[in-house]
Amino acid sequence: MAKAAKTAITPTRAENYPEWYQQVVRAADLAENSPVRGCMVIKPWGCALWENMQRILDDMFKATGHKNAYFPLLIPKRFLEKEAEHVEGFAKECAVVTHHRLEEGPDGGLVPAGELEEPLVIRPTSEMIIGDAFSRWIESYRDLPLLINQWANVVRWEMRTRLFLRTSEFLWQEGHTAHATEQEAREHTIRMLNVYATFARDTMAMPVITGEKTAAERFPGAVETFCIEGMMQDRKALQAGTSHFLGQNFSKAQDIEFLDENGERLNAWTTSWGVSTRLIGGLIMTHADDDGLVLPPRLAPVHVVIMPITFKADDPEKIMNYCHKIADDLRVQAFHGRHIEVEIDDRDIRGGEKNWSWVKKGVPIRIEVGPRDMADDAVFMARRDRPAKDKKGVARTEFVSSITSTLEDIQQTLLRRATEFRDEHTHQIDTEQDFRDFFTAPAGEPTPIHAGFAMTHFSGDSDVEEKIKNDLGVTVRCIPTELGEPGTCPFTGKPSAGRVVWAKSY
RNA sequence: CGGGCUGUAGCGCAGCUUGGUAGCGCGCUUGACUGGGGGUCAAGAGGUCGACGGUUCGAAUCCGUCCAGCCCGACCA
Repeated sequence: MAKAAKTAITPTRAENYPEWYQQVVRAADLAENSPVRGCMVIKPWGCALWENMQRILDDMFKATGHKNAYFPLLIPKRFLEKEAEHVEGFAKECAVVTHHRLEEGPDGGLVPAGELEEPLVIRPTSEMIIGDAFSRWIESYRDLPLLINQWANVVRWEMRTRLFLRTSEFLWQEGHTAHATEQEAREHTIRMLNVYATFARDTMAMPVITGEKTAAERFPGAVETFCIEGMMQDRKALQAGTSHFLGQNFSKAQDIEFLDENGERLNAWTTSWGVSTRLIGGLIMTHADDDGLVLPPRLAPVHVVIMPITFKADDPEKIMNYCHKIADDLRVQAFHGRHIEVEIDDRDIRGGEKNWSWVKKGVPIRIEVGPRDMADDAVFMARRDRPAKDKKGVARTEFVSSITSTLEDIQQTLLRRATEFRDEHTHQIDTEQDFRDFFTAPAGEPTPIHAGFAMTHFSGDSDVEEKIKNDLGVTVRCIPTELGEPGTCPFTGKPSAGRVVWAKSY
């Protein structure tokens, strides 16, 4: 048996996808599990990624007229009780604070004491606490629209957790807006959905489908929920962001009222929308390979890592100076609103180990600079979108002057690959039998690599959706914004306005 | 909350059936050799064997109780 090429990550994606994912998170040093089940420690490299996402998204929110604010972590229990569907949706996964003090117990340990008169809920989302503020901030139509965003952590007591994809505590942003008219609120919901889709595609190089959720998948309390859905490399769908049109449900529950031009008292129309650290999970499962993380340049904390090869040099200092010169020439250049981030890795560890550590972290460009390169006024370059051993010598001046176009080329390559992969595994399906065959794995497949996206007509019957979910574990991921041609639902024979996306999902 | 399993060094595990107070791999420290590649060799640091109780001259090992965690189901950004 031929020996397979050694990969930096074991197992490979094909061998065991879920385990591969965990190993990439570990190898890239993104995060680790915490002492509390379901929570995670986000390590510097993972945090830097999130910071880049935050910065770019925050600019996009500001550009669409939003201001940041911060609302409290703790919410009075009675706030959550105001909106019936909302309560029902979140009650099962709320962490509740009931005491405000610890006292020494009989066995020497600490026991909670000082029971609170009213329990406090750790926010699973902030509609209720922000709605409470909105009801006080909004008096007249002149106060509208009110466009607020907050960066925060939230807690949802999850049964099954995976780093970044589903953790009990996660970081996110939640936008909350109030509008005078239904139409304006609806438009805003879609506007923010499109901001997410643009961010996913242009910054993360992650192609997504925008669409609306079916009733079964809707946010508790929303009138309509929209989402962006991406395809991961195991062909499962990942909901990467949501935008909700809340109608007047929350404004009625919380008295968010204003006086219009005619002096009439009306309820505002509200929206909310969010993306979370789950995006990092999506990034990994879209681009990472069997050698670890692969970062799109626009998000990479470091664009170029320079590894000086000084062991054999007659004059190590000369090589270091040469490296610093290259770094300086790169840093003065800009790439999508940031100067080029360069790291010179002069750690005293073995060359191979050093090189592989940057491969696993997904840095877009690695260069090695030794005596031979310096003599040629060149660098030895490797790109993370190509195999780890695919390296070549490049003249220094050419390398420096083409750096932004090289980074852009990597960015585009990643997007193109991900888009091709998704399209290759998206199929139009017209009969129920074909649909069932599509989602039934061939016997003996070592790990569940799922069929992909099935586009079928659908009449929208929720009992059909329910049955398919039970039979196949497949759900409607969304009703795409681009509906296409009307047709006939293969499950009911009824007419359908357009095709919907079915897939297994995270 | 139902069903299965596991707690021994930072991580991953062996030892338990047939009691005699701990071992392996990785990692870590130091040194040597090496040097466009995650290498080789040597020396070293690190554990009240999940907790409590019982049996015993003696318990990681046998018995009991408890605690914690993991996996599979229902729920989910």
